[in-house]
Amino acid sequence: MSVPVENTSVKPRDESAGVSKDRLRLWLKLLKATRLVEADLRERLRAQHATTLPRFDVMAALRRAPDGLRMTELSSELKVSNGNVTGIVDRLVSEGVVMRAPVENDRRVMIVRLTPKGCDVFDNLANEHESWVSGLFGGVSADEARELGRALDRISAEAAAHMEAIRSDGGNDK
Amino acid sequence: MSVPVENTSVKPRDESAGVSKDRLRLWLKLLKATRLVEADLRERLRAQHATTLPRFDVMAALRRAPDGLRMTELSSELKVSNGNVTGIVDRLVSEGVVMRAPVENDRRVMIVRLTPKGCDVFDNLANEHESWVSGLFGGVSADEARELGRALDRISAEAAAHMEAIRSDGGNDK
DNA sequence: CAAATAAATTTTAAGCTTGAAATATCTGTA
DNA sequence: TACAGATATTTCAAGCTTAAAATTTATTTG
Repeated sequence: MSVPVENTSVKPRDESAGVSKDRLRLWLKLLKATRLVEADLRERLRAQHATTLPRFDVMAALRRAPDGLRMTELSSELKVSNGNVTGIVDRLVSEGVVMRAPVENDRRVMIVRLTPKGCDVFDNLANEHESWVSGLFGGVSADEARELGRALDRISAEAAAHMEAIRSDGGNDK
Repeated sequence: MSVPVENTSVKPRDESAGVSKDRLRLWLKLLKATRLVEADLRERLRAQHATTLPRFDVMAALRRAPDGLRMTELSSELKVSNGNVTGIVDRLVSEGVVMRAPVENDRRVMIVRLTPKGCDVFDNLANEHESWVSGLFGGVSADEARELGRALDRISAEAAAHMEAIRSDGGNDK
């Protein structure tokens, strides 16, 4: 099952092989740039604000939701697992920036929202974060950014489609 | 210390504020695309080959080094911490795809290299990996790829320079 | 030579992440 | 009503990641 290697002449060789290497190189550049930027942002959050990127992401999602979000909404918004969000929210609650509240009529669900202190903390963070990013991306012109954005959207769509195919297919996919 | 918020008229407002938001949006797209592609690759490695991206990365670095690498060379090549590599190599050794060997004249250092089995395993993996990436990046033309690559290089350079500034500066940096 | 310093690696503690199992609660239906 | 299945969340085990401390071995220097 799951089609074995089938090494023989799947690729047209002379042309297609080089293209695939070029695409691999592009992916490695994309990964490198993203990791460097992420590492830089993470380091500034850590050293200057004693927080982390995952916590920032959770707070950002909650900031956009004045009425709070259910745990499940939060994890699907952030595209991470349920259990993951449980842990991060636990820590944010113990820091006093987030609160959990039960909801009427359904004792399974928890609504999570920023505390007033959490809003203040986040707004400060978000300002700094925006200016850090702006600094790091200063070398990219507006035109380039537009084109870059379009290419990235296409890549995201492709990856999302493939993962969706796997999900609904149980993995019997190319 | 570390200059307080200084909200008043640091940004020229009408022009610069929008630019900074645009750059933030570009960063979010970059992050989204990278995470989706990474998640897809990770899932295929997991489901089809019972391995992980970090292990693949370590094996890839070792494949390029026929004479093996020291632990420190490996961690600086991959830009991750020493302790991190220790753990991943431990697991690869227990899988039989990597071996550690002491070196003459300096009993502190360990040389790590792929076993023959490790080379076979990796070469298979690398072929598949390349074709997965090629599929995901199929929607990007060669021209686009070149331009994208240039922009990504600039972003990487900026982030690397900033991190280097922090490193040598102890953090007293913009 | 001995003591201090430096270098290579591992260990540790804490947090992030996942997939899978466990809990608790709700809903539809026989 | 009882109960089978669906939902919401948490718990768990395993692995990745980091920064900092600990260990071991080399090198420098007084």
